[in-house]
Amino acid sequence: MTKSEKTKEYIIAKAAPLFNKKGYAGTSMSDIMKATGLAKGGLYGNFESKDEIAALAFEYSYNQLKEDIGQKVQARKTGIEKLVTILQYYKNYTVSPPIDGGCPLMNTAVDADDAYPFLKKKARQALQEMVGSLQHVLKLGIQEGSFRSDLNVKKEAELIFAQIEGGIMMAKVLDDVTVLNRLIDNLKYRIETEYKP
Amino acid sequence: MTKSEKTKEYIIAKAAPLFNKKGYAGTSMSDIMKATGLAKGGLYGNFESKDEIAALAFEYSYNQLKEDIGQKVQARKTGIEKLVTILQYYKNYTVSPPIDGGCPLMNTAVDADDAYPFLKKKARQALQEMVGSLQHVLKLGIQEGSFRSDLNVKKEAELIFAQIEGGIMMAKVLDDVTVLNRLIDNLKYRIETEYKP
DNA sequence: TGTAAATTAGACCGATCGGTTTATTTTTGT
DNA sequence: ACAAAAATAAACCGATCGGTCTAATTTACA
Repeated sequence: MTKSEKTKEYIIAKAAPLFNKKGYAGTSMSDIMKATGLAKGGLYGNFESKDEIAALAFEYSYNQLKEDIGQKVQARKTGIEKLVTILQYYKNYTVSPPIDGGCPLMNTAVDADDAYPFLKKKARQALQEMVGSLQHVLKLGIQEGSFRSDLNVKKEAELIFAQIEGGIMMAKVLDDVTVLNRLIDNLKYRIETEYKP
Repeated sequence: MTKSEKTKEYIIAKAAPLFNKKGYAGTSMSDIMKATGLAKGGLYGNFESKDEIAALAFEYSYNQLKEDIGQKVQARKTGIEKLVTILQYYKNYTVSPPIDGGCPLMNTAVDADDAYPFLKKKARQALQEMVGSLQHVLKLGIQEGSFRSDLNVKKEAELIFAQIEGGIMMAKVLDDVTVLNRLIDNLKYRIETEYKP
């Protein structure tokens, strides 16, 4: 790994929580200079624009989240265990998120939606992937006989994701993670009851 | 209504969708000048700062939403009808929201959370009021015998709100309102089945 | 209708924005 | 160790930021 590759990684790692907390417009290049300790040349020598840094920062944040969850999920074998693990992951999420500032998916979706198409596209891809993973786990659960076979997989995956993201938003603005935890417990309960064949 | 009062209202009405679409940092005073046709003096003669305009713009957007829903809800008599009316209101929300840019509550919650405490406080109050209204309607439904009396009112209100907001976010970033509509139909179904005594 | 008060336009302010350039330093491969 | 290449600091750019100020205009009330 060459020097510049390491520096690139370092810059993105420092920039990611900034964008996640303050959004695209709210994060300035001098904010990134301060956070990295680099001068302007150090940033523009490694990246060609603020847009590029923002896009890579989002990917970095999303990958952190994905790897965090993926690691825990892969350790479980059954679909139902994997699903509960995903839900469990979001317990107390707002207290200690992988990247400061909450869920990069929701933050970027809201921040970029009406103003930065290149970021919106990235958020959309990430969201589709997340919901897709949920669908996959649900299908696994059906195959192994943990879940009803007539479960509307797509609908349930969307429902779980919406509830988690809505819960994160509420927990953050209320400064009260119990709201989110209650929602997650409710989802777990539904899985243990209504999903069962 | 004096001239300046009308002008103030006019400025806020024009500024509200800007802040709702582009956020606090993404909306500049010259954006507001452009949208209102007023020069700088016209803005600063009526308001003392960008912060004040942003705060009033949020209140304006939230009140629009509240009055929109309130009007429809008041026309219904029973708790269950009122609740279904609220859900129905959010059908196709992202296609034609009362204020351009989606739900001002979520937008402000996400935009302001880590950066603008004065806006976060406003978003929090609004969110508490919205969930409170849902709780009130649920209690009404219990009193009239439409809903089970052992319904956890607070939890259900939070769940409904989280699901709607999560759905709005997903629908916006996917440019596909059917996601939101499916979530709302699911909530309606739950009300018609699991809420019943 | 006259006039005092309220409102507005627009020049202006220093600071900061994203981005460029150049000269210097650091890294790299031999 | 050395030369070529890569990476960085820092001055600099025009544009724009939020906000102020003054002079001119418009409004409101007597």
